[in-house]
Amino acid sequence: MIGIKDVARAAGVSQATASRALSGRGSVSEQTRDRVRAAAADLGFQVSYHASSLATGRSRNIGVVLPYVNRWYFSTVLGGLTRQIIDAGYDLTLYDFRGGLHRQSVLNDFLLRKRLDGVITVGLRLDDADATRLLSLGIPIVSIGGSLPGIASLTVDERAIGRLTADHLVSLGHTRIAHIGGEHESDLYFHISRSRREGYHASVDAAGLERRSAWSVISDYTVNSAYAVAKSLLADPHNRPTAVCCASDEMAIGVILAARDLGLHVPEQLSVIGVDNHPLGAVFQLTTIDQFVEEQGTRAALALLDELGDAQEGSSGVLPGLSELPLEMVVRSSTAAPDETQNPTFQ
Amino acid sequence: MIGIKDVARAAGVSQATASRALSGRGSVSEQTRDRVRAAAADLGFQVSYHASSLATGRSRNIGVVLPYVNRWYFSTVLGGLTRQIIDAGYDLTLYDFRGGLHRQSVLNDFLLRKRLDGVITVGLRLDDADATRLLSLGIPIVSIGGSLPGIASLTVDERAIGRLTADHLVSLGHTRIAHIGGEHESDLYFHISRSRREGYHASVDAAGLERRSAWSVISDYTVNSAYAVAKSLLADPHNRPTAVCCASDEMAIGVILAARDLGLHVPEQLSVIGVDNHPLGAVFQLTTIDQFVEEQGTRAALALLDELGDAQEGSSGVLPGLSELPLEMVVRSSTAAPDETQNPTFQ
DNA sequence: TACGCCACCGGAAGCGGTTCCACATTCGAA
DNA sequence: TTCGAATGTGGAACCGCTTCCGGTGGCGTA
Repeated sequence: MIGIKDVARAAGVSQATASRALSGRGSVSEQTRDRVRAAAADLGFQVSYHASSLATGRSRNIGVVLPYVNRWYFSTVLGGLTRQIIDAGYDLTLYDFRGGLHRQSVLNDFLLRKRLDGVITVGLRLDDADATRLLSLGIPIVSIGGSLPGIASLTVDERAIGRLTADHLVSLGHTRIAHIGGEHESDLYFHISRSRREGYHASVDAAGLERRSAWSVISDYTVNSAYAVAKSLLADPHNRPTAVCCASDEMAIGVILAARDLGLHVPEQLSVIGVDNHPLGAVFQLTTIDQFVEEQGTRAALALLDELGDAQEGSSGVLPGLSELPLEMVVRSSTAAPDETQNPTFQ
Repeated sequence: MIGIKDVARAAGVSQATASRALSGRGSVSEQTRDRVRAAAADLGFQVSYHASSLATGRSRNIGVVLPYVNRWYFSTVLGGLTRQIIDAGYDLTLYDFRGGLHRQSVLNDFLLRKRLDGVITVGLRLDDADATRLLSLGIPIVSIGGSLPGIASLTVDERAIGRLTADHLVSLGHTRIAHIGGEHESDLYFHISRSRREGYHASVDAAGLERRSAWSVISDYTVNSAYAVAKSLLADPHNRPTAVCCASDEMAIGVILAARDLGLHVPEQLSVIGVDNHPLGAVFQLTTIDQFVEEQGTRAALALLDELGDAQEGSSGVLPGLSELPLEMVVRSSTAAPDETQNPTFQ
């Protein structure tokens, strides 16, 4: 394996100069630099990152911690992260703790190995002990979807999301609006489920509409789970809602499928709205709120890189855009004004 | 930052002994070991992996290279990989080259940094130059879904998949069977698309059925794309197939949705079969072939760990199970015998 | 009793870079 | 012309850990 001392010898300079020439730090004359570079290219030299990291204390490596790589939201965020991180010349180390299974092990053993320059957590609820431990690493941390004391967080206004979805249905004239959201106490998504539901409550209350507890149901964020839940929510023709607010597009798709299988027409008999702007939404003509999931990843990565002093040009500043993510309503045809002729009398 | 020499001092031993006690290599008396361990725990000592890696040459780090983290197949494989890799105490470094964009950069710059103990590639077509470069790293490589000279590969029998899907439709009595597959020349999935289509051809030919070129269509592997393609494939009532063989479940779902939107009943008027056993398949009652995607990841990881000498108990042996992945037909109700009364005369 | 073996341990040499410091040149300003 | 600063370079310390090598002391055996 060829090392920097081979390059130095080949270029006829000292190892120190070779290092300076290649890293760009310190001053080296133009021609020496060229000579060293040529020699390095010639020999196919690649720095040993272990050695380099040991000497500099920096590893050009960013850790990403999340619960489920194989779920749409997380893999999409991850897609946004990888692009920026790779572009900046960093490596990305992935810690998937699979819904809590390896949570402690990741937090205790892996993250503390001091091989990271920064950490990005996605959808992770940390208790105080975990947070202190993370902070004790002494490296910058950015958290997506969770506000933690002392940790830079990038959050969307979950309450606004809940309100916007319900507002849309209210403004169309619906008076029987159900909500399908996540489990409040779940380790994942933690406050997200609660906040979105609260937003829905706020909207419905503001409109002076009745809130039936039977219309406030819980599901996990998958199509399959929402499908099952919707089947019973929509079962009784005389007590069903005319519109359903879902906490995610996947849930909304589950509802649409359930409605179809029950013979209900969307949107004539049932309006459905989701959240995410999931790619599948288009084919279901799903009205939704785009929360720019991939861009959440992009922004978090840029914020972290910025703090590491490796930001892309133009993005300097203090944690640009953190905690202020955009939302955008995408109106398609899964929502419409309620058509009372199509619905049996409400009881 | 506290280092091993602090631990050594606290335990009253030399640095060498402290290292041996903590790593388990070399012989140390029981009580010394305990004393060192206590001291280490006491001080909250964590080895520096940079230093450790530099000294040993091993980094406990596995690289995973794939084209799109945010697509179902890849994120699911990745899910299988992470579990095994984390369990074995390794870190996982993710290189997502986003469909080719960063391909060369990943191959040239990142992978060569000598910080990996092994590499797993997923769905990656390498040319000879790339393969040699990868092999020149001198570390074990396992490839999922691509057979490369000199690289241990884990492949499914794509041709068999194509044949099985078509055989199922043939055995139900269908005579007008279409196929929706991927682009042959695409960089991704490379031979997969071709082989699956060949399997379909073989099956249809063996049954002595007509093969219309209009029924052999190309789409990418997403719901949306297949939806669009199916819309035109199924448009003409007098020339449409009674069954569609799809190269993936997502494609199949696109076809089912298109059929519904065209007012066609599945399976009465159209049988649809896919490949993958995608979780969404259940809700569409989709008949499919399970190719155990997550397990592909699991197996690849185990094979690599095995080669690294860190296999889990019971999985020793030479690359266990490589190149012999299981397939399993999952029959649901998106396929049925053709009901000629439901279809207009074939022209 | 003497010897060899072995378990245990410490000193010190790496692993492969980076960077502090010292030194020699060159150059501009006083 | 002289002096200080800036620039370019090499020697060597150092990053933190592992492991080779050699030196103890205890034990079993001849």
